Amino acid sequence: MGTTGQLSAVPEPKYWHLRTVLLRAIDSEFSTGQVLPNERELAARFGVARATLRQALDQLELEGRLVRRRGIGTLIAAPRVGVPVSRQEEGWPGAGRSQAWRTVDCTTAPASAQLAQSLGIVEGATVHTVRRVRLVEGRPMATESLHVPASALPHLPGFRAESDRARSVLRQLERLEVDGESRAVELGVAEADEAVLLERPPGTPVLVMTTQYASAGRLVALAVSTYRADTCKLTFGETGLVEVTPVGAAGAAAEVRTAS
Amino acid sequence: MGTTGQLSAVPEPKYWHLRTVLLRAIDSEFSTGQVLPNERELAARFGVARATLRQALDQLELEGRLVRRRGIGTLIAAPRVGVPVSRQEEGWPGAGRSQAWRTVDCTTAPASAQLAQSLGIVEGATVHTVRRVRLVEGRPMATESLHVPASALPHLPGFRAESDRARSVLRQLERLEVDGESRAVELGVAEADEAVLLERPPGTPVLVMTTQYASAGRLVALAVSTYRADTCKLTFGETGLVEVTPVGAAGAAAEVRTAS
DNA sequence: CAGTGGTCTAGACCACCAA
DNA sequence: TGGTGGTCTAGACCACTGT
Repeated sequence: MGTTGQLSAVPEPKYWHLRTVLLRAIDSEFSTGQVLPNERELAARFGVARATLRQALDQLELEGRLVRRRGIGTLIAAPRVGVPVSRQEEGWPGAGRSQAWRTVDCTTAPASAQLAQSLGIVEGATVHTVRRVRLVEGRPMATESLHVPASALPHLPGFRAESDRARSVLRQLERLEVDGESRAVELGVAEADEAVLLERPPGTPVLVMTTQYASAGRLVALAVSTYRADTCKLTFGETGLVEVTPVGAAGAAAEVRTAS
Repeated sequence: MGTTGQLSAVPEPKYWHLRTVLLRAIDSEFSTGQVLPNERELAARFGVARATLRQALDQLELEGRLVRRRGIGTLIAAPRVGVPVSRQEEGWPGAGRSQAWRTVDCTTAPASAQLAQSLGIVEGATVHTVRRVRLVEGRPMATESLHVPASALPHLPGFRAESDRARSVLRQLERLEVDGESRAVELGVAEADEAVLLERPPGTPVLVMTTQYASAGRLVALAVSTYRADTCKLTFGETGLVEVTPVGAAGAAAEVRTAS
């Protein structure tokens, strides 16, 4: 049934069909944390090569339905965590109640051409950069680079201990009245540094959020955050309203079971 | 340099190294629309199996840097398009100036359990569903399912021609005063229907945006939109502010060239 | 038709983890 | 040490595009 008839229908790729079968099985017969049969066995059971099976698992992992751990197995993933992203809710990078930020380091350096353009300042102007990790339930969910032109923080106290720099910058930022935010969200992958901070291998898909903060008509900060796409759902709630649950998922299917 | 010393360092996977090399080449030596050498030749040039090369290309495609067309070749992708997503800017699904929506169909049916819960209504209650495609520069960029409980539109005129239904629903919606929006963005993949509307193969990564619209304290609509992750960058701008350009990209590298 | 990317196979070896 | 997922190979065939 559907839009494609039986004749002249292009055969659906095996891996896509597999993904659908596995997805139904996951929805109906497995629950969070359970481990699937290993790849070699699943491949044999479905009569395909391991590479083909893995292609199906890759899809499901991208969708956040599976988690694969080397040496352990393939597990059913927990539903994605809704992560609030708004200054009101999570506060200035560090000020919110959730308080789930951990500062990694803080540097002060001249702006590259790229960064200067993004901040609307001249190349080479001094910029403070605070690098941080956002923790949710103790696990790293996002990294963030917060770039602040030195000119936006005229009252920054002089040099202090390395670990104090970040605190000073953030404290000064909180005193500014932010009257405008401009956001963008797109798909990216974690490069070397980010991957380490997120405790994931390089190439892990992430949601990249770029936020410009304006105060008194001037750009005072640029935040570039990368959220783990497999486990995060970015929420821009103004009001809590009603719980949102995914529209979709259905049916049932046998075929996959721990035992044979 | 970094946290891992030279000793005991795990060798970087070939495909990841390849991706880095190719990325540098793309940034420095190619421009939008140019075609790369074909996969078999690139694989030979780098001394790897075609499958390994393809793994690197998969990454770059996920990052929106490459577009692969069967029968044609692998092309350098255009920078992602910034797509404004806010009721003020793009209007009620259909009312904005950009006016880039094309209605696919409109159905009126009892709500499934899932949908009912998301809308905060009882299962089986009547819901209008408008399915549409968002066009940017003439190309389909997103699909959307707009669910509206019939109870939210008391003044909907009676049955009309099929093609008029969607228009009526949208027109009635515009008359409501929306006093709250709650958004969520996460990663997903295009299933059969969506894939067709987006003119992409199934499994294509998409940014799924779920929006709840409230009026007078009640949920009046639920929009589920899927944006092509390869070509779209979702923007939630309040004010235009300054142009945002990606922070990153660099260097140069030879090795890849059309001729040998 | 020749050339391209897309799918699939069968097998090998490696890195990691738990017992 | 045995089992798991991660990487890589060499080759085959298919589906699509242009000429």
